[in-house]
Amino acid sequence: MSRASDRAYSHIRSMILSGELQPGVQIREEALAELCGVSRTPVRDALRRLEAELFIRRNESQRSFVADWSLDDLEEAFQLRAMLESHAARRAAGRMSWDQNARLRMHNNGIKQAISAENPDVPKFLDHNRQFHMIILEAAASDRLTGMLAQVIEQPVVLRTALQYDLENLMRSHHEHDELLAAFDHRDGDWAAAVMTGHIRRAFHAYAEAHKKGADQPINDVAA
Amino acid sequence: MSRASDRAYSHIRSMILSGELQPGVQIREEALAELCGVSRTPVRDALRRLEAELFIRRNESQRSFVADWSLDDLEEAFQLRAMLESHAARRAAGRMSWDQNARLRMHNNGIKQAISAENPDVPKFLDHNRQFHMIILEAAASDRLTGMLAQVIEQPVVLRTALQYDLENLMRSHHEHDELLAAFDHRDGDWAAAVMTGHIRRAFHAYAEAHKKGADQPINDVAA
DNA sequence: ATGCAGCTTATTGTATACAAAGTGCATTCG
DNA sequence: CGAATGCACTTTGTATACAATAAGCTGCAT
Repeated sequence: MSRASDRAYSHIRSMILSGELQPGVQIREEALAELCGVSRTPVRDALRRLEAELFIRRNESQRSFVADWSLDDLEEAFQLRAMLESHAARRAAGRMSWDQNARLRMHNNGIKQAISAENPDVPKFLDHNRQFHMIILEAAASDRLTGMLAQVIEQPVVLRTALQYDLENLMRSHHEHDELLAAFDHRDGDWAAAVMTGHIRRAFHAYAEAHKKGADQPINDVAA
Repeated sequence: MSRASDRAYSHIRSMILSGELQPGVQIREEALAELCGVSRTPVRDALRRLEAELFIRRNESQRSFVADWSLDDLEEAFQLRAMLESHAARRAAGRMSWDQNARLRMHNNGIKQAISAENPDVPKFLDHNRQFHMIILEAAASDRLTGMLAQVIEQPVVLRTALQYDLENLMRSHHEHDELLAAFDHRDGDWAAAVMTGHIRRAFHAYAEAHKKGADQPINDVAA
């Protein structure tokens, strides 16, 4: 991550996630270059990546804007994610190694700890949660699937979703992970896929609720 | 579209499809730049796009190679395509406009003509086939879905698949399109999705058969 | 007022030179 | 003889200048 284009990438990405760059505003390569302390070349590189990940949109004449997500867009993204990630779970069920299984358990324990404290440690939850899903993807052993899911998951709104969770949702999430583990233990792909679909759908509704209440405030510490 | 980087993109892409650039070989930016008659800058741009579309792979130290697809990779791609495209068909069934329906029929007629002649006009088949699937995607009205499918469809091996079809397969394809049209007429998403799944799976097996027979020769006129 | 022509400015695209990083070979030392 | 190390060379990354193109504006004509 020492390359200039990588620095530009994560810098711009975090500015979008933190709300420093608000949805809809135009972004100019040169301005970003100055902000990131690099030249336009690596910034252009970063913008291409961010565009592919739908953080940024470009109009007909190639000007870039911070992506603005409607609730419909969001549901669509979750729908795709549910489809792809349940497919991943099905594949993973038949391929999971003992080591991967153990790591899944470890991260789910981490989640448990993060939400057991009197006040939940959300960043910790997020990290373990991310790892958990990553391992399933790893077990699914499909580069294309991984790449596509990255596209759906690495999106401004999706990344913020967990922050909207109340404690009950966090716990349900934890228990759904337990059920996934059970499905994996039985190498039951259908079961795993079904649980995963529900898992993602619930996440969507949790976010949608919060979204309706106007709780979609930029939150700074998500940025990584 | 910007001239140089697009020219580079389609030039390199067609070189890969035609077999001029063989799977596994390393490709250097400067060499491509000379071949395309542009500088390295637009070539780098094109390479990024081709990498996202899995025409090209990069190793740990950022060197680029023409992607080499195993039969497993291929099946995986078709599996994803079946999943995504049947999802698209389901959505399309509920949203298709009269105009889109008419255009679907037109292209399927075009396909019929292309394969009715004594010797089938494969490029014509391919073109109408492509349009047919595009219209379904258009009716599905999901930018993300469209983008993802592009990734799975715009791949070296997938693009060559139809060329492996014998006449019987071409005709079956045509009739499956008919069935899709019937499903759309009844606005029956489940039916459309089911037909589409079968349509893609058959395409996969048609290719896999040919592939096993070692018929995977580069074919020049696919390019562009 | 309104719409359009032509100019001006803002922004992105491309070329090129140079910097950094990786690779492979050859040489040397154990 | 084998492994490690340094050097030359290959390839990619970055900066910068300039070109092309789109957007916006001004002023004129209707």
